[in-house]
Amino acid sequence: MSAPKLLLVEDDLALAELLEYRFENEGYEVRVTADGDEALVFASEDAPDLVILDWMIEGTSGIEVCRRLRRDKATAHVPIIMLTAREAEDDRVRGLETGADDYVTKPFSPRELLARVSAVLRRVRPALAGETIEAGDMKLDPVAHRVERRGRQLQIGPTEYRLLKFFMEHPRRVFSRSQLLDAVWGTGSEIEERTVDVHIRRLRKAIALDNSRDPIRTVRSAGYALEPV
Amino acid sequence: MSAPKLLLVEDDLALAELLEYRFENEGYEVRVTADGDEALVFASEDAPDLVILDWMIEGTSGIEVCRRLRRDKATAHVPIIMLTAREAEDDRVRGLETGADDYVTKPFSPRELLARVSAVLRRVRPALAGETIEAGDMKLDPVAHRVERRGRQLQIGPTEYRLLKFFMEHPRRVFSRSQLLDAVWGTGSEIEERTVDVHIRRLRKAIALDNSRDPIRTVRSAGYALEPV
DNA sequence: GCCCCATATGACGGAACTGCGACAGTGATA
DNA sequence: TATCACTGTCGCAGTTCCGTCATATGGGGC
Repeated sequence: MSAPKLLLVEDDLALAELLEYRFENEGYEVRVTADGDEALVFASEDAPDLVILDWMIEGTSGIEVCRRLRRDKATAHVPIIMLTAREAEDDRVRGLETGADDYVTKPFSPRELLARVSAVLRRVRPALAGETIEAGDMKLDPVAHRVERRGRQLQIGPTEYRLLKFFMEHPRRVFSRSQLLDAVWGTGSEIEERTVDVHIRRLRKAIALDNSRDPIRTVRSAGYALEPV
Repeated sequence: MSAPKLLLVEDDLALAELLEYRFENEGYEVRVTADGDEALVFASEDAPDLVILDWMIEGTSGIEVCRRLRRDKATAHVPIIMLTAREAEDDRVRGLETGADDYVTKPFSPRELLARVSAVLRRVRPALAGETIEAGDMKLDPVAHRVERRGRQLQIGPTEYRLLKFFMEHPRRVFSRSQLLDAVWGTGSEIEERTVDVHIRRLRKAIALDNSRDPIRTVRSAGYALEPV
């Protein structure tokens, strides 16, 4: 369900297979292609959580794939790890310049790549690394898609779940309604800002227990924030 | 809202677009232009919090833009980061001489530039980098939208919050009523100057504690200033 | 001490904002 | 088909907040 989705762009078939096997073993969902254009199609079809991109591929070059991923709003924020040959210092510079988040030089051990992937995911979105997030007396398990408070399991709808997850990933921080719309509903959603209020109310109701303080703070004229108890 | 506003002056369109995405992703508000004269217009229209300035642009040169920004009182204090070619050591020297705050040599990674921007903002206006600002016995957390004094939480309304934040960013300095109107209410607000007095009173009341000195100083026929205890 | 002028204070009507209940539309399920 | 859970929107009510005014207070020059 919430296994992190990787897109692997690699034209060395043996290496690609090896990595696919290793990553799937670690609980990732992997999609592989050797072709740059196909990579872009895959990425726009079903946005991956992270892209592993070989710099030297046939068709559209790595650098071009990287640039186009960044240009498309839907994939602009997807982290990219690039694979480069050791000598190609120049590529590395251009890679980072184009917006790659990290790079690994060939030859590398699959373990090293696994570690990098895990590190980048943890930095970008902790929940994707498969870790449960805790905030005060609440615990959210992104893998099982479950939320509990004080050991009690909460019944919670899809939107409220995403909303709560986002709040728990950034506790204490105040978000405006439009920021929440971008983060939870997706950028460019054309939804009334007041609708956020309604879901906040639904979320409050869903996480309420007997004699428990409401952990969601309303900041007048600014937005909402989660205050862990 | 409180997203730092950047003005990016860059005539390499691909690079400009890339940076725009990255910075917007990080929560900045970005305005882009390739033209030096237009940059000056933008800057005077809506003062940015920081300017990223390519040294080699068409029209009015980077150095000239920098100099004029410094000359105009409204933008004299805005920090400037310049982008230079690696070889152009000469430019770097002249840039710093002209008043740039930092420079980044091409080629660079977006991450590096992000780090520089964040560092400069932290130095110049900590609240913009999301850091808590302290003044005397008061502490303001712009991310959580909270103010405390001597460890005690203060209850404070939206306008008083903005007013206090502005004062805490510029302690000990005296501001006239019209300066405060520009800074806190926004330029072009058509509000009676006397109204400032009222909000000053409300702010004083909001931050008052038992047996604590009033940290806001009234400067007769000049304005108000915050005197940290 | 007295007067003038800038500031402080209290009050008030209206605007802005949030919480709440309700409702229709949608898609999934049985 | 009927049911159910979920979503987005609306209008209303309660509350807070805002800008303005009239009036009181106080400091400084004479």
